[in-house]
Amino acid sequence: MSTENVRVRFAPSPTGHLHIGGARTAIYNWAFARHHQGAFILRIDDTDRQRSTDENTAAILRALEWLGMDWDEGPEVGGAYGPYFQTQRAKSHMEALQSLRDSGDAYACFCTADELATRRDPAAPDGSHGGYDRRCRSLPPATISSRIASGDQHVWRLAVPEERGQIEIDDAIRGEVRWPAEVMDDLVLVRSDGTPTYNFATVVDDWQMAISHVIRGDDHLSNTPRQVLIYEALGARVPRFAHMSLIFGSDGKRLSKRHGATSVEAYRDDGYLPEALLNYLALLGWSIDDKTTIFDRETLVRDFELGRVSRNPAVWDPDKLEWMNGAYIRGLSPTELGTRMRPYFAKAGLVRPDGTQGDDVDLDRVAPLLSERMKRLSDAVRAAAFLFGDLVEIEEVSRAKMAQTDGAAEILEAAAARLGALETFDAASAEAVLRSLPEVLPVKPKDVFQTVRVAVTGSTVSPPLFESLELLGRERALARLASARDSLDLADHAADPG
RNA sequence: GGCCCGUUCGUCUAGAGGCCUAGGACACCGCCCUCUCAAGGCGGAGGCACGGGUUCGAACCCCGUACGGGCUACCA
Repeated sequence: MSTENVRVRFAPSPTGHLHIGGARTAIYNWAFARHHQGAFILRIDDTDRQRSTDENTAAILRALEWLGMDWDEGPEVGGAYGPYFQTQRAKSHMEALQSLRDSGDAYACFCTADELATRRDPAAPDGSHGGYDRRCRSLPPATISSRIASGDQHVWRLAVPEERGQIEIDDAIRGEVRWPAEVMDDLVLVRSDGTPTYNFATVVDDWQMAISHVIRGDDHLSNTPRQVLIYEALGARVPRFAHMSLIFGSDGKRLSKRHGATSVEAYRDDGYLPEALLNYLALLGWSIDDKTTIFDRETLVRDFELGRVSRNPAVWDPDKLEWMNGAYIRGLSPTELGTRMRPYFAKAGLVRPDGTQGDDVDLDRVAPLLSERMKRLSDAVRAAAFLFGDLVEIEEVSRAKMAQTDGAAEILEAAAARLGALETFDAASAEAVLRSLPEVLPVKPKDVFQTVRVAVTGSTVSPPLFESLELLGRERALARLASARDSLDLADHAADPG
């Protein structure tokens, strides 16, 4: 495949936010362009005026940037082939229609939608494909011009060549695919309201933008022969196509909202790292070899090739994404992780968004305690919440376990006394103190750790205890031990109202 | 209905006729490590949709069947 003049595009419709399926299409296009030192073009296909919004466009651009995509031409960066909003290209669409009318490849059709429906209906179209019957194609020119002149509603259709035979493409992912041209309807190019249909607009735009490879979802494969016909009528060079399969939900249906989060933003908000999502998405339908799972952006660009894109649909696997995200989190330095966690703590009101100074807790110091137990950045907030505030609320089940532990009161008292007497209050000293308790009390080490853990963190599950104590500081640690000790008595009284 | 596309462990995939006793990853199970939870280490279970060919030899090639998906709009 020639590296010369590779120009690919991602053309989302701003009718919603960036979907993970769309994101994967964008990634493959981007990686292909970068691999071949070509151009990655972003075009906003906003022809659906009712549902397209500027907010959605902005959200899509932001999501793409977040994923690390950069585009050589498109909104915000411009380019020689603009405009990059499809609705602003109406003039060239109309010019293309005019040239098709001039060449006789497009003709006016006055059939109404109702007429078409009733004509199509008559039961099972045995053998025939039951499409448009091309009746307006043979209208006398005089009739056509007079009806147009009198304002009759009409669409413009492509006159599919009678003797076209097989329409064949060499798909970069699927190989050779062909369709008999006879089953192609004379598709509508321009609607009665004067706007171009999707198939017409994209072909005209891709042609004029000199797109060399059209890399898109499988759902467009069946549109391809129609588009090829349009390219041919236009006298345009047909680009190379590459159809990647769709992403499915676990039920084998196309991924949609009912399968859970489907927008890139939702994953960002849930605490996924962009590099993890990128990695996961890239691997969903493509692979480098038989064992590489984690790889960075540069590797993706270096190794990406369409020939290694799989032809069968992939099921979205949230578990694997979570695992991968965790793997990326573990690879972050404490400072980096601290920075990345900040927005989530800030959202919970625990820390300042800007992170300058004056936080109750230094996130860079929290990060190493959390990094191996996080799947998502947002997990950190719950796991580290106990570090904020003076006292901590103890979970009911954890309190019950603590209360049932033999010698719990003694453990809490002894721990408080000895931790209080410490020269320097750090993790190592705290560990030494707690480990020595079984030497002076008839208790098991495990009970010491768990009792203190519950008292200090509010739960039987927490980040490493000794480091947590250090982060908490002597004062708060002692206060919590005392509070837990008191709660034991209260529980006794409550349980024994006599 | 018609036209297309697809089918390797539960999931993502490696595999382009002998390297396959089908490899890796997630998930799952067990053991180890261990202050809880994780992380990590080691091990285990688990798959070529089915039926015919072609070939000395097929997960890989051909045909059929089944199943899934897409398109069949004046949606994109």
